[in-house]
Amino acid sequence: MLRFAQLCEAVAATTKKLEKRKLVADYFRQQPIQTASLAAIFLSGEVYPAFSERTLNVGGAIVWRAVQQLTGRSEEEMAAAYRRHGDLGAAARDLWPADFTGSVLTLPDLAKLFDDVASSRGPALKQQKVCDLLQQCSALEAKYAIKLLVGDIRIGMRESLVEEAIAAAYEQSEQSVRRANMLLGDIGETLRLAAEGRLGDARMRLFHPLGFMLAAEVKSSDEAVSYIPGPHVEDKYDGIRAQVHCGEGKVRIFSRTQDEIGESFPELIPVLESAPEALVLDGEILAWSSLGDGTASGAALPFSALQRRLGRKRVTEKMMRDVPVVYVAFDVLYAGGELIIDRSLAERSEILTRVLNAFTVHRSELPATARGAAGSFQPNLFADDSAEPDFPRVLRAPCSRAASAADLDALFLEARARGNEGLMMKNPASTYAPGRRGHAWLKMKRELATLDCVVTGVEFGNGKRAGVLSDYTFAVRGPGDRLMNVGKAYSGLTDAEILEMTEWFKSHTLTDFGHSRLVEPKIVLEVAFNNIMRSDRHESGFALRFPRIVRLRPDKPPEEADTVMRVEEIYLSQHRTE
DNA sequence: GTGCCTGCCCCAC
DNA sequence: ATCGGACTAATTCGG
DNA sequence: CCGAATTAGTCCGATGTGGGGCAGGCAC
Repeated sequence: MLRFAQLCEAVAATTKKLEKRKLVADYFRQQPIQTASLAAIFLSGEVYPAFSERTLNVGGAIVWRAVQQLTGRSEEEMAAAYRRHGDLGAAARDLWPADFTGSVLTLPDLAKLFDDVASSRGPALKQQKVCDLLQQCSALEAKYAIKLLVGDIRIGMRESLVEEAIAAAYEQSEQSVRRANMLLGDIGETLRLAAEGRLGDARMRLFHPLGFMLAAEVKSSDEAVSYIPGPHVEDKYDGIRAQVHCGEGKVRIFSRTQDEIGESFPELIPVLESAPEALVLDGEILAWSSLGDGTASGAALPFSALQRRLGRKRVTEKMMRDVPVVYVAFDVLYAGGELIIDRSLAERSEILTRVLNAFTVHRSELPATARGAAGSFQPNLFADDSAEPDFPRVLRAPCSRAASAADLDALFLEARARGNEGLMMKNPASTYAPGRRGHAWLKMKRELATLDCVVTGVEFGNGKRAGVLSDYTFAVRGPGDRLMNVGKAYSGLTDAEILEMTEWFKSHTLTDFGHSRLVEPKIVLEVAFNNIMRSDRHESGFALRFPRIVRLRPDKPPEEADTVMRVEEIYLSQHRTE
């Protein structure tokens, strides 16, 4: 493990990708395959391969206490070390007892110890297992063991660069490595095949998730057309991206992190089970407010409704009634017994329409007790109690072709009128590139008004933002011009601006809590966001979804900041259309 | 023992 | 989700 | 036409809000 930690140090020391790739490739070649294979996973910043649903259930808090227990340091010493580095692993290295000399663990040993942590139940036991692990580490080894435990390795290398390093190490094409990893969902196994020159053996396995193709954002229809002249267009839904594998009477639904989420959406299962053949579909799970006419007509509910269905282990009938869900499919990756990601979107789109029409079950009946029951469900769900409460559960995402930017603008407005987020625009000639973000798929979302807010509190950042005040809590004016917080934001400023702000806040601090500070309410920020929600997180009673700083407003005095009233107006206006 | 709250983790966007 | 920063490959520019 | 300068394509790291599950503590 010492060699691995040294490698990580070297990789972290350079920002050059080619240099990182070479360092790692050389390391892979020097190590036994078993070790190189584990290193490939660890260098990606993961403890388990992507396809695995195993989690450690250990985070900063538990590791912090374990480090404290092992080193016997005070809270103050720990906090000081953490503040120096913004990283618990780096901090622990400073504090590590000299008699922990380590250097006996191999990577397979380390993997075994991670398993012990993963399989123990409860924070107390996990903390003990973390101690057992760290005890066997030298200071440098502990640094990287901790980084892996808390899930932030911060060496400027993730799975994508590890793929490149594997290709370089074993003289395989980058493309074949990426493809094998995509099919296997296991970078360690991919390395093994690459080393043995058997990348071509990797096969798509039904009921094992593939990566999701992602979209680049565009700001305007003109920009969209510059990438794709005649795009295939769909609404952009505010739901949960989901990959469905079905066939052989089985169904698995996978989330973007390749976890199985079918359990949370039992009403979709019988419909998907009726697929005419083995399929892999890509689509979105939506909370759906039906008109109650037995058809799919209706509208998507806001994401917050869907969120209540998410991650549930036990789904009650009431939940299914209160927040009905549908699966809207927009792509097909496997059909006719083969992977079809290399066919064009135009072709896949036709296949999708055909296979969805061949489903034999379209609606899953809710149990009779749920039907028409006088419950506390939201009044707009069904027209009346006698209405058929079920409707088609698996839909084909409506799509069209745009010929111009003007077409797109019209479609965008229609999508917004339907309560959807905006548009997805896809190149009809493009293949499906799992796990990649490119300009073959574009997304365009609504622009919402921005707010001018006053910074009231600041915090030190983590990692590379250690030592700078990079995290800002901001407020709007409430009754009597009293400032009321509405949110926090960290992104949008350049490093230079953050540095400048850090200096200013340091000399205009009202209260210093160490990690955070209350500051003089003088700095005005223009803040953008995608949504406003009611929330008790902040004093104003509202919170922002995806807040980001558009720019500093040195020209604007805090007395002219926006008000809670305006926040409420925006909140209400977005509700009228959703 | 039951019910409720809190801290923590994970994961959806 | 969001954003800025960094690297590299691809493309355009200047002489 | 060639090397330099600029742009485009991608990757990486830091971090926002909401909600469910689970362990553990506390009141009764």
